[in-house]
Formats: sequence, C-alpha cells, structure tokens
Amino acid sequence: MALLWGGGEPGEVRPGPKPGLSVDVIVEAAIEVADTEGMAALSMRRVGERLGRTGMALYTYVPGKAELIDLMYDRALAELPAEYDVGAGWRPAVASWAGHLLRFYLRHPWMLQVSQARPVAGPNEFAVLEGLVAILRGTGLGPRRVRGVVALLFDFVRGAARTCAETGAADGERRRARSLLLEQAAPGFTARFPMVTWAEPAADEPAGETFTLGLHVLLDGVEAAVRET
Amino acid sequence: MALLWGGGEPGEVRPGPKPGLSVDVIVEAAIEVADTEGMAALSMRRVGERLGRTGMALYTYVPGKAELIDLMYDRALAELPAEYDVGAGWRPAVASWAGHLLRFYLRHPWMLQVSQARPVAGPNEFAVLEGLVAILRGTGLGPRRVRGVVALLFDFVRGAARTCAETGAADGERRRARSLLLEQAAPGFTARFPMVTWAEPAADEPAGETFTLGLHVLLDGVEAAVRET
DNA sequence: GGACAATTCTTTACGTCATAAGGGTATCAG
DNA sequence: CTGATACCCTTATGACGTAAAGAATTGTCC
Repeated sequence: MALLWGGGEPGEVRPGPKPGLSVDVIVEAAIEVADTEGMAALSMRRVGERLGRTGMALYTYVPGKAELIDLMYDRALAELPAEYDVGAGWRPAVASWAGHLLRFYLRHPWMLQVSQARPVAGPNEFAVLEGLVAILRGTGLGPRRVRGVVALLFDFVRGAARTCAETGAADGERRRARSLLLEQAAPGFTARFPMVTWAEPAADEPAGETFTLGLHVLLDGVEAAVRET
Repeated sequence: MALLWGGGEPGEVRPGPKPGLSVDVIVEAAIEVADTEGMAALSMRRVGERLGRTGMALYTYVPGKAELIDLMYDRALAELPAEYDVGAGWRPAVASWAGHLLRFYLRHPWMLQVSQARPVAGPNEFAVLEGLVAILRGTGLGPRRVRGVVALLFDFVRGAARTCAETGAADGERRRARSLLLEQAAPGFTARFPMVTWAEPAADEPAGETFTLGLHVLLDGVEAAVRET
C-alpha cells in the first residue's frame, strides 16, 4: 500500500544496523526469479538466496509475500510506454498499445498469474490505463463506453498473451504433440466435434494471426461504437 | 488424460479390496471444496477429509493434484449447454452463450484460476467450444476469422467474470473502500491521472453494465467482419 | 563512555502442503 | 489354500510462508 505508492523515499537515520537491502532491490530480485524460473519458483527463500540473505530477512522490508507480488506487478509495468501518438488516428495508437502490452506479457508471463484481486493498483498500472483511456477519449466516446472498451482490450490482450505463453501457440512442435494426445485419448473426435475440427488451425499457420484477427474485429467494433456516438 | 476422456467405465473385477471411492466421487468432492472454500483451500487432504478418507487414498484414483484439477475443470463445464438456437440469428445466440458462460464462472470462480496450460482439453470443454463455433460458422465467416472471434469471446467473458469475481464489481461497498485506500495512498491522484479519473464509474452504476457494453462492441465488430466476408 | 532503545538480520520453530514408500488387509483366480 | 494384486493408512521427506526469539549493530541522551 504505502510501499506501492511511496516511491524511493530517502531513509531517515535511525538506530540499528545499516540496512543491507531495500524494497527496490528485493522487488527487482523477485522479478528476476519470476522471469527466469517462473512464478512457481518464487518463494521468499528463493528471493533471499538471490540476494545473499535468508528469506526471513525480506520481512524487514515487505510485510509478506502477497505484498511483494503486488510490488513486483506494478514495478514490471513501468516498462511500458505511458503515452501514445494519436497523430495517425486512434486505431493505430490502440493497435500499438495492444502490441506493446502483448509483447510485455510474453516477456513476463508470470504477470498473467498474478491475481487481479489486489487491494489497490499502483502508479505504473494506472499509467498504462491512463495512456489507453487518453487514446479512447479522443474518439469522442463517453466514459461508460470507454470503460467497456478498456475492459475488452485488456481482457483480449491478456487472453492472447495467456494463450501464447501457456499453450505455446508459437510452437508447432508442441501443437502437434497435443493433437496426437487428443487422437489417442479421443478416437472419433472428428465425428463428435465437427465444428471444432473445421476451425482447427493449419499446421503452418503464422503464430500471431489469431491475435491480429481478434484485434481487427475488436477495433471494428470500437469504430461502430464511435459512429453510434 | 485417459481419465479425462475415459468416462465412467464399468470397473472390471480385479483382486484387491473393493474400491470405496471412484474418480467421479473424488472430482465431485473436489469441486465442492473449490466452490465452497475457494481454490486456495483445495488440497488432497481437504478433499480426502470430505470423503472420510486420507488425502493419500486419492492417489489410488488420480495420479496427482494437477490431474485432479484438470478433471474438475472439465467436469464443471458439463453444466453448460452444448447447443444454441440460432433461429433468432447469430447475435442473440452468441449473447446467450456469453451470458451462460459468465454466470457459470460466477458460480465457480475457481475455474478462472485454473491454468490454461493443460496437456489436453476434455470432452466438456470441447463441447462448449463446439457450440460457439457452430453459431459462428453460421455467420459465413471462414475458420481463421472464427478462431479470432472465438478467442476474443472467451477472453472477454473470462475477463469480465474475473473482474466481477475478484474485484467485487457488484459490490459498491468494496469499491468505495478501494477508492478510499487510493485517496490515502496517492494524494494528488486526480491531477496525475486525469483520464482515468474521467472514466471512473459512478457510485450507483449497475453492476453488469461494463459486460453488456463490451459485448455490444464486440458483436458489432463481428458484424463488421461478417460484412467484409 | 555507558545505558537504553530501536533496528537489522539469523536461527529455530511451527503448521501446512504434495507426494514417496512401506506395510497391513481384503479380494480374486487358479 | 497360495500367490498376486489392489485399496487404503501410516510414516516420512522436502518445500513453503511466516512467527518469534536472540545476537549484533547503530543512534540518542546523559
């Protein structure tokens, strides 16, 4: 809470040993663990290890693991641009925003595993939101519609990132393995699910195509909403 | 895997004590635990307890917790309709599909916490997908576009459900508490994030409005795609 | 300089978790 | 009846988050 919005305040001089760590250092180390080893590997002990300390030492700085995760989440989002150039129109700006966010999630797939049920969002998260709302406000849509579109865009990009990150959509090898598993487990699959079979991606389909197509549909919907306004 | 697609096969007679449990009974108990106590409470021990057995007894039937969760996931989806009436057109059918799925997630919020990175999906999951693809195929869209729309719809409904389930969007009380927290943590918030402030929901805004608006935008986008075809 | 209080860390401990593995008992087939 | 198999319980292990006690370090005040 206070840690999330407090920023790097200069520590006032107090009795006791000089601190060997700081919140920032701990958060950075935790992000590194999550980035390199995944969320499942993130433990207080693991982070402590990376800093040459015990896991318990971290509790001097952060009240608990949940709070550490909140801090990590917001800190990682600082990577993203806060503003977008709408000179070429809102559509390319939104597409740019979505592309940045997708690639961000693919660099930090652990982000997708952090619960949205946090007590409060942090400054960087709000900055990302601010950038998108600023673009959409320029379409002339009212706050209610903007909210709907914002939710849609976030959900979409998160979903697309999740698909890529978790199912290895970019990996034809893995996809083939999955199809094989399915064949073995479910003989007669094609007859049972003819529609799904029809919609199956081809083996050589470019990786990001579903994202591109989905975004196109979504932006067309936004355009229709703008016209209705 | 085999358990997922095997169904309730009549147990062949084998030496050894008569089984006191079955996969189905275990999965049902596990779903009950998740429904009533949340995903965090789901442990082999907890499920075993509910069945008057130890947690270890479950391993006779399922290879591990991950597999149990896969089974739960697919089993829960059996609740949903597999087919939709497109007599009134594809739009109401999709809206009906989305509404069913949203309400389903709200009844079983733990579903949203299950990783999509599973080795293979089960029969009920495919049935839900089959129903949606069948509707969308009726629009005349090709398989590639249908895939994009399908992804979008799933992401959207999941995201909307997550927002409701995790942030208590239906709960004005909780929302006010969050605003208060934000005020305290971030003085000058309004000046720093003017766009976000502009887009803030009113205190008395109906709960499901963002979902309705988002779906409308999305369906307009689908309509545009259909026209392009 | 010493006493006191506060602080930074380590260590020990606890309860919880998933699951490996051994052992006792029940059942079936020959 | 014997041998093999299966259903469970029990014991154990390693991992987790975190409570709490203790040792060492530092700052302030007299």
